Amino acid sequence: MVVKVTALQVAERAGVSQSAVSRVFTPGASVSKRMAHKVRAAAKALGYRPNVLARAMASGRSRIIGLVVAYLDNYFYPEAIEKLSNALQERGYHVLMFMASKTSGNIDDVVEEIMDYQIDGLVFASVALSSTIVGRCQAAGVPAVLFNRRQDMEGVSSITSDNFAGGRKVADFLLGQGYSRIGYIAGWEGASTQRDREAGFLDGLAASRRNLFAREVGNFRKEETLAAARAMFDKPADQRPDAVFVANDHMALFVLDVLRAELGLRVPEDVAVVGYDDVPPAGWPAYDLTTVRQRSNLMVDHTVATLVEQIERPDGFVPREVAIDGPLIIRSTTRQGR
Amino acid sequence: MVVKVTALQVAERAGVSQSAVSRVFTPGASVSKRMAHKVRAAAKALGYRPNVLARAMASGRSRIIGLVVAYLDNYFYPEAIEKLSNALQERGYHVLMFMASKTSGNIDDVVEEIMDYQIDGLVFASVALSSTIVGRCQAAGVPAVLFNRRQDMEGVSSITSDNFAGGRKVADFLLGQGYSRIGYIAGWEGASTQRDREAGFLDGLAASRRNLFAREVGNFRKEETLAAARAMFDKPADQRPDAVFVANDHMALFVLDVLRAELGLRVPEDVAVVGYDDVPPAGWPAYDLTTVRQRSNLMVDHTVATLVEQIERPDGFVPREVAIDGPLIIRSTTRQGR
DNA sequence: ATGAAAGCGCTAACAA
DNA sequence: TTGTTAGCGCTTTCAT
Repeated sequence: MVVKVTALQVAERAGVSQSAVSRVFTPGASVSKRMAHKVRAAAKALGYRPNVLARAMASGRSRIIGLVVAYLDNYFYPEAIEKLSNALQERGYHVLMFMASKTSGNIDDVVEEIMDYQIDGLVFASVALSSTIVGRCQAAGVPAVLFNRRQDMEGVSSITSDNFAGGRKVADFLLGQGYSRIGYIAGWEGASTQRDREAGFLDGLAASRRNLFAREVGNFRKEETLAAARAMFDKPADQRPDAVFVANDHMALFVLDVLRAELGLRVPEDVAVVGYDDVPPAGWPAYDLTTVRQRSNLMVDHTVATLVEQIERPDGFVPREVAIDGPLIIRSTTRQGR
Repeated sequence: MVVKVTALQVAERAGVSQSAVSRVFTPGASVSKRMAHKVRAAAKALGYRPNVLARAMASGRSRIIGLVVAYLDNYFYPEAIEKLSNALQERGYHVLMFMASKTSGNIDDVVEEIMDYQIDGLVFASVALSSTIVGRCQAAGVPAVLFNRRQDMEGVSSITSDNFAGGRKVADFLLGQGYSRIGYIAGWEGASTQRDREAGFLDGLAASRRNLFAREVGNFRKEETLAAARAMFDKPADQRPDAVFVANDHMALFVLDVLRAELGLRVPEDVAVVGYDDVPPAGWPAYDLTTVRQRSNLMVDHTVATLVEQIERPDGFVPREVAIDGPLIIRSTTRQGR
């Protein structure tokens, strides 16, 4: 293993103090042009690069953002994570990833582990938070933002799409197309996305004095979703919905599979299907699913902006709840016109 | 922000030295039961947790693994990353993620950035390496392993599926089913996966004295793959292949879309399609794609084992190239029996 | 604008 | 087994 080059060595070679070297590599520090030149030359010659960890220790800021994530099988997330990671990198932060899914099961433990890294901020994607965790973050002074989840709590920002509005759009659309026996397949009921989408949807139905014709729960999980679809649709024509809204695309695609491949129903002739997210496969011809788009670009932008702002100007920061409107993308799993 | 609890404070409360505290939190250090008890009690009372960064500084080992990744739109990766991250977490390591895709374009820069974090090891997933990088890793004494890529170079381990054998299986199978005009759609030719799969495939054809009937390049990218499929199949029946092997599922699914939705061909009656990876959507009824499975579980296990071994016992470590056999999963995009 | 000096919170010899 | 003493490589007052 080759010797690690330290600032001190650079300083010696350049004939300056070690603090000078530090300053040269600290954006916005006060150094003369000559000094900067000398130091950079020496650094280059030696192949010097500042040690991020040492810098973190001394300065108290690690430029590491913890990302807690689950559900990578929901294809909304890979894309979002990629964008998030890129956006953060551009701002000089890096992402320490924590899978919440199969690990210990206990998110609280995961969060403790993360904090051990003296992270500057925390993004929770697809994870519900206990108030304990939020408390811990606040106590530790770690800015946190919820991505694609909302939680009624002091002190945490959240960035979501406008799930209520989205759900409402779906109801209005289905009603407008003349569907009358309308079903809903729910996700995990602990998730705000699920709750808000359903609430908006029911609100839309209620506005037209309609009730849900059928409801099942898929819990965001494949097997349960298949079962839910069977329970709802393995019935005579007049006893099953003529349209169903599924809480997200991940589940809606499975529902489509059951309807077509297993039950031999035609979509949208026998039943219309609408999802939520607009994940890439929803746009593939084999599915071509009508859905509400989540604008992951905007969601990521807001997430990063919020987080960075809170990190860099903590005083007077007011947590925000951002809900981004997304369009209904009408494709062929619903009937067009009247 | 609440005061950070340090080992020193714990030490004072427990009436012991600070090193004692350190030892209690260092697995395998020599401490008496009484000492451990006292210290843990004090630590608990104070809510003490060791600062990972400080530990890294002092010990020279960060327990951070850098993960360089691209192509998250290939759904083989999200799953693999999730497993990798989990496996590493179980061993007390954590993953610092770097998107290679849209960033600077220059992997070398990314790697430098990563190294600034004093990572203990490096996993390159879906990324080709320059010899410069490998040199840097070795110079810095950072163990590295290639995941799902191979590179003929000293000093880097690589874990892949047995792509040559897999390609060969596909050829043997297609030939055995009686297909005669056989096409291939290539991925990015810089990728070893692409090269090995094609080589194995051609080897199989050659063994039966057959040549490729047609070849196009999709470069692992959607648009190019669509174009490749059109170029190969938008032709009279006798001028197009009756079977095509596509370098990975990600592309094969797009090929299927073109064949069916755009060109109105029947699969497998008009043309058979085989992919590689067995990503989840390949198993969805709407595609039901014949493909070669990559056993991501095994690949991850080997990756972690290799990396950890090299980190923890560097002397005498011999880099290895592991190629894991994967089965051909026969589904309905190829004709069965004879 | 630059240098000197004091840590950041921990681990790792070395003594005792 | 435990305590003492140096650092790890950097940032950051505080002087100059």
